[in-house]
Amino acid sequence: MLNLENILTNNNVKPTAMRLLVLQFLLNKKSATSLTDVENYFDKSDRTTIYRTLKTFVEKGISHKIDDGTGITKYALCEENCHCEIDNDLHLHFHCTNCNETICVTDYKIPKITLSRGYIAENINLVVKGICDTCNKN
Amino acid sequence: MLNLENILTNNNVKPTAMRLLVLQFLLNKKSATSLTDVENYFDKSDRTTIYRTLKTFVEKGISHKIDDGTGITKYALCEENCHCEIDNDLHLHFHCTNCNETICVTDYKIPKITLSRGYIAENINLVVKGICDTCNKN
DNA sequence: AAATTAATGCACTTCCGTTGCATACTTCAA
DNA sequence: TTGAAGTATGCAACGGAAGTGCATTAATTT
Repeated sequence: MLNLENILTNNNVKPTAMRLLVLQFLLNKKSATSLTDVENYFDKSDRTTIYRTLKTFVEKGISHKIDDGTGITKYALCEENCHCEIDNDLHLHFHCTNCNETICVTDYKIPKITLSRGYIAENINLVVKGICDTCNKN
Repeated sequence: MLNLENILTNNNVKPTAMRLLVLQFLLNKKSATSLTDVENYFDKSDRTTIYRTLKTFVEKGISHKIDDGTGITKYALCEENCHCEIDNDLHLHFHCTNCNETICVTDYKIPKITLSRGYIAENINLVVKGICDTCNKN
């Protein structure tokens, strides 16, 4: 049983009320979530607390940070066996310019990139922008 | 002869003093440049003017915008035959986490990406972070 | 229960991108 | 050549987002 509390404790994060709520929210949302998204969802919430909650999640490997090129940092829960870095994970992200949602495309594997001699790649960020499934239908 | 003035007039941009200076600066810099970079370089400069200068350059196809994932918009001159979009161009960018410079890797071609049915890709942004050539030596 | 550590909430700062508006400079037509 | 229209510039200010400092509260340990 992988309940909310376990997810936190398994990653050495103490399951406080706020953290459980934020985790729940992230679980329900399929798309990547911004700090403001979370803040708006909870009426009586403090921006800083949520900010630090998300930061903790990223540091402890519960979620990862997404830079989708909108200038707003997004967060998404890691997959079961996610090996993402602290600051970025390695799958493709799709950002819909219509509904403004960003989703993780985990089944797409980023191809190996050969750089010029002397360059060391530590992290790859691949974002495709366009129109998503849902918006395309409407 | 492709002097500074020609670059501007060829792209329907009037060659004002400020624009020539900014263009010169961009030409000399090999790496991608932020608004603040330009601002700091010119002592007696107005942020807004430079901002609008860079914006004009992008709109007229003289330079392109780069989102290197640092959260700070960068600009780089387009290549001779650059077919970049207004908001992004399509080659790989390398961001060095040590010296904080971002460079265009124009010889790397972004591979075709096949998305799930219903998704339309309009733009692709590929950023590799790591240690650059120069920093690696030192 | 006291003391230490961790989490939270509030206020505030900083940074970047952006806009509004008034002034200066060009261009062009009468 | 003058005056009107358009363009560029400079100053001030706004707004959003990330991040910090500090005091308060809650949880843990001894």
